[in-house]
Amino acid sequence: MAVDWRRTHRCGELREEHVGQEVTLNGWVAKRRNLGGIYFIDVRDIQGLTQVILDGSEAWEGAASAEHLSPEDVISVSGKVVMREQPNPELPTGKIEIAVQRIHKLASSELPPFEIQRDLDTKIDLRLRYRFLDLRRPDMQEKLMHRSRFVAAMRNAFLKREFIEIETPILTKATPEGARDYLVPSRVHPGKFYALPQSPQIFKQILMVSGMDRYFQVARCFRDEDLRADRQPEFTQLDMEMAFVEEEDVFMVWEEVLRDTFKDAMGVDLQEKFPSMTWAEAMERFGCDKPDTRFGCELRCLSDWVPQSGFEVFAKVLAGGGRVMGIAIPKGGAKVSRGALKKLEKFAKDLGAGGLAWWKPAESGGAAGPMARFCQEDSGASLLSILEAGEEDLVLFCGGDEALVWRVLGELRLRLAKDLDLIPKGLWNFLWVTAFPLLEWDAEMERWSSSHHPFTAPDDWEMTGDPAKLLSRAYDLVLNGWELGSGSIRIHRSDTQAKLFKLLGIGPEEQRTKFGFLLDALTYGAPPHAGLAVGLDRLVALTLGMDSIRDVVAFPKTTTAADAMCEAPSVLEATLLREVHIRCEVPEPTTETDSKSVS
RNA sequence: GGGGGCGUAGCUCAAUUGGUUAGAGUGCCGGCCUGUCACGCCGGAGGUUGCGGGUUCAAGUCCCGUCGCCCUCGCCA
Repeated sequence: MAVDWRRTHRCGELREEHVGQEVTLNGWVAKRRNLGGIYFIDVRDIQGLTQVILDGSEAWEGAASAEHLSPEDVISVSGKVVMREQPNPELPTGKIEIAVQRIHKLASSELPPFEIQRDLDTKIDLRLRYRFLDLRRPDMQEKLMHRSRFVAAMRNAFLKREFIEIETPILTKATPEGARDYLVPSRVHPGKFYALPQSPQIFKQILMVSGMDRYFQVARCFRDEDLRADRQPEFTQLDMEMAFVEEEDVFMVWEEVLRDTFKDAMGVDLQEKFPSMTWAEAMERFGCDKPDTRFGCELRCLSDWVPQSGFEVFAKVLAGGGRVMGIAIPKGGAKVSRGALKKLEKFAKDLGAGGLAWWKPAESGGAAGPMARFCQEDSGASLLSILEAGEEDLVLFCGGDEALVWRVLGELRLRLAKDLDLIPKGLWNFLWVTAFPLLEWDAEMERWSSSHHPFTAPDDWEMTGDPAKLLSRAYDLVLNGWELGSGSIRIHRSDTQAKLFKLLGIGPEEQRTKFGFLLDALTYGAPPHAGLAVGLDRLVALTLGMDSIRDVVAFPKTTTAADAMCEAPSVLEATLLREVHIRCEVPEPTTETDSKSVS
């Protein structure tokens, strides 16, 4: 008869109060320590680690096999819980150990390509190829458990507020605007294609028209664009939409949901109300539409100061319709060396700036910087007062086209904050950014396009005046300088939608083929509605203090959008392609070379 | 599509700027050790320097190409 190897407890569970009990643990061999006459094994599962001891005084049944245990073998150990002679305060289970009576090997392991037990630095390519081992590491297991708890808390928060969780199609229709679609050929309809959704946008609006009132979904989204540390080709959104609401209703729900979620999943108390600012204010103060408000160094307009300084170059910029702005870096005078300023200048030039003008008020002569002679006496004093800066600070100037000035100073602000460690830890600075421009000029296509999406309600429903000046009722949720999510009040009247399509240069024919069903739906009584989608991977990564979302996704793709473990994408047999009516034209026939099987 | 970085032992890295037999730590294997928990001590195995070509008396090092990974600009409504 086979032995009963099944566990009575998990590896992080046993404490003093279990002493004397006969237990069985299942897990992986994390570590062995052989002291000759005494032999220790650490057994690990997702929950924790327990020390097992073979000391010769016990029955040594199974001990022979114990000596042949390798790291990462899967074992079942049975024995009695005893107090340790020397407790280990580092371990939750550190006061006890298992005096072994029987060890059973359930599966043996090859030597892993990297250590599982210790979270040593390992190159990401290797970790991704052996993701099944990487995910066995306690650090990764903790991250995925955190994500699970976080999502569960969020789901609860929505359900509690009478939101309905509804799934929308993964095989759907290609969208004309926005990111590149991932395409799926149809077998039944030769020459036709499905697209994977970039977001459930249209479906959730349809659900509002259907009267579902409050929808949410943990939705997988797909965008065939190049990757970044915070961007995967498939990612998850917490998507939601509400009927009969305006901006503040959406804001309130999200503030409540996030407060509940942070409390439940992390024990963190968030502020009652998130601050908000318009897009124009964000650009003017931070040079950026997703400002990191954890520190100051805000941009200040220097139009009033320029005449006083007598600096011709800036005066000409102003005369030409440009802007001159500055930022002050606290204590930057001493902290930022000449060498560092050279690098900052290159940084600024790479962003399109002509150069980088700077001034160190506390210094004199050449060390004070190229702007020093325009900052003497009253001029310098008033400059410092405009910037609310002190003598010890470093002042950086930028003049030129408004968008350029915002960009250059905004980026310099972020870079210096990082370099000089100006960002306080432990802050959760949520922020609403509102009133984005409705349209932006697409220079390549020579037409206007939506800066959010074409169903975003304009602030002015009549849409009169200069298209460039039209504002939208779109909003972003920003956390510590990361764009977490965006949403808008939607257009719920077909006449408004028609006006907007006209502005966008989308004719009736095009409207019908591309958005027909939504436009149809709008004619049957759509409630005013609005929503927001939050990038869940980013949010979870931020709550773990990580810059990359790769470690909160179980099976992420590489920067070339490949899966290193299962080796997707892959070449397909011709018969499979024929079935879906596909013929490939590849520039250089790619051959599958030395493919390593890890299955 | 563009720019930058990296690729050397299973892993993490070093190798005098072109010069002898490519090293260290760790892991692994073997031996010793009865209270370890980053166990300790002794010994051992382990290398197509990503791949291909070139320059040179001589290439891990320089050049060209290629593959992979990472960061980034464009792109991501």
